[in-house]
Amino acid sequence: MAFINKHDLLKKGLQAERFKFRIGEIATMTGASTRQLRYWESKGIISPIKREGDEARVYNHETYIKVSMIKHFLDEGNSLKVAVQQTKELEKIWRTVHDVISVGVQGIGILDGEEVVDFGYFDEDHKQRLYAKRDDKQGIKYIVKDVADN
DNA sequence: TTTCTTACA
DNA sequence: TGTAAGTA
Repeated sequence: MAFINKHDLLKKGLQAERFKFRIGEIATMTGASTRQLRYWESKGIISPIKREGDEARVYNHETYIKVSMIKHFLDEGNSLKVAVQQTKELEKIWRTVHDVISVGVQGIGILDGEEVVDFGYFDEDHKQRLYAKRDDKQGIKYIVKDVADN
């Protein structure tokens, strides 16, 4: 069973924390204008993780998600103030989702000839592991397999 | 080409 | 917020 461990997975750059975007990219990805992004920054709603010298703003993955949510609520007809408030509530949920996936995915590899994602131990005794694979009809199929079988 | 700040609509 | 101007 040739599994790629978490370390290698991270080295491949699959962690969202490593993604960085410039203002124009955030704008095209979210639909928000660069003007809005700079305005929101002046209001303390968002902030770039850094500035390339004294030039371009650089945003992280978290900000991309946040901007996407604000834009979403704005498009629903909410005021900026309301959109930001609704976003704050959703951010908690998003962090949980992200963390669970980030910590949960232990590795990737081949199981019984098929590509699967290793989600780590399934039980308290660490005798079984949970795997998941893509299933065209049902979306995702989960597999619980005894560690001894590997 | 992209981003930046400033300023006016 | 959009847009124009003049830069870096």
